[in-house]
Amino acid sequence: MRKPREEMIAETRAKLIAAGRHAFGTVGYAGSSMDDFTGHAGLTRGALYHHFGDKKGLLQAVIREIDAEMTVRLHRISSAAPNRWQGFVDECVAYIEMALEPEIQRIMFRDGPAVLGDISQWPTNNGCIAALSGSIDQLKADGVMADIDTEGAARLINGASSHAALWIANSDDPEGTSKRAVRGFRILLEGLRTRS
Amino acid sequence: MRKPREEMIAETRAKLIAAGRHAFGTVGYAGSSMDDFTGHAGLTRGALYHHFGDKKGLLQAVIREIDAEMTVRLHRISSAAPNRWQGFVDECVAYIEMALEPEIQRIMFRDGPAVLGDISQWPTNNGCIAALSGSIDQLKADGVMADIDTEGAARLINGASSHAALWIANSDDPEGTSKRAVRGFRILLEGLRTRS
DNA sequence: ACCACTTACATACGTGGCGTATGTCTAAGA
DNA sequence: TCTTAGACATACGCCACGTATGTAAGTGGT
Repeated sequence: MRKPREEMIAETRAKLIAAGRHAFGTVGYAGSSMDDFTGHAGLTRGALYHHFGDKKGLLQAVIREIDAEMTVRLHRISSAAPNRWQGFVDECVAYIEMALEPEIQRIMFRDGPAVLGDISQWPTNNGCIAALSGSIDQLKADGVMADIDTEGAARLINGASSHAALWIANSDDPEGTSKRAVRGFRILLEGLRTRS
Repeated sequence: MRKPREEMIAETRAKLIAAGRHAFGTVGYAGSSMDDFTGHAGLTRGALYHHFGDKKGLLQAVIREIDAEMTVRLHRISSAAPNRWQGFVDECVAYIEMALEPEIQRIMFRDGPAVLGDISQWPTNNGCIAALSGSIDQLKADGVMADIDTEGAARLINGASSHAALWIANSDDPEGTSKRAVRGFRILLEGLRTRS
């Protein structure tokens, strides 16, 4: 047992993040009682305040974790495609699909921005925007994409994707709406391709 | 004095909506104390609960009011343009600019969706989406816009616009960022035009 | 190996804000 | 004029957050 101490601490943090993530993702940030979900994790609010300062601090940590996961997933998908443009389109569609997951939708697109402000402006920049920007830069270098401001394009696409996801998720017919959204989205992206 | 009664009631409602709108727009929904802003309007929470049921109900009323105003503004702008396509582009840019106003941004794009869910899915449909859809339909009929799902396009554009606005608003250099965003946005829209 | 000090939590308390139940007063109808 | 319903105020309870305080365990210096 060289360092059981730090392990315990890390475990406590992880438990709090997991409990908060679950609570925020299901009943929402405002609907989550700190006593409840810390107790459910076998701890108290004391631990939470010690590690994260306040409720917002925990939300921030949860968001960081989810963002990191999303970035990895996006990167995997884009790099698995046969060519760059295809990878880019796949990445965008995957982003929409991720935004359909209730936990991501709630925490990353609803409560997160409402409580903490625009997340993508954080010092530790939003990984998803960065991933998108990287793809766009490569496409521009390849001459496949029109000359457009990289970060701007990334943000516009990001916005279109997340709203598309909200539209789908709240629709009466999610599957049908999903097809409509993705089809329109492909047309939108196609418009950014250099004309042959 | 034919109907002083109904006038008083309408006035009370208006006062509550105005007070709530101001509070929500400045300190946010969660940061607004009902006792505070009703008191500031010369009333109490009793009036609020009577007219709007709860805090959410007032937010809903506030959002309806703002949405109506935005719809009028958008319609004015699009109909003032020399041609349809121009009107459409103007409308979209105006939408971004409106989304830059702190009150609209906070209430319509942050707290509103967080507290009430996706507003645009409400029975009384979001006026801005409807306005955009109308413009797109006309452009398609004119053969100026590519064949794309109308509502889908409206929502994608809506999402891109609002995120662009957030990007600008939280930027260090709002003016420069605004130019970047609008330029990129024009390119995006141009991609939806039928190829000549 | 002992002691001072810090760290990692738990417990206890105060405060503020929401919702509801209840009260009161005024206007409208019979 | 009397009754009734609507418009609003007042009062109360509860829950949740944040903070202040307590405690036990670990760590570094001598």
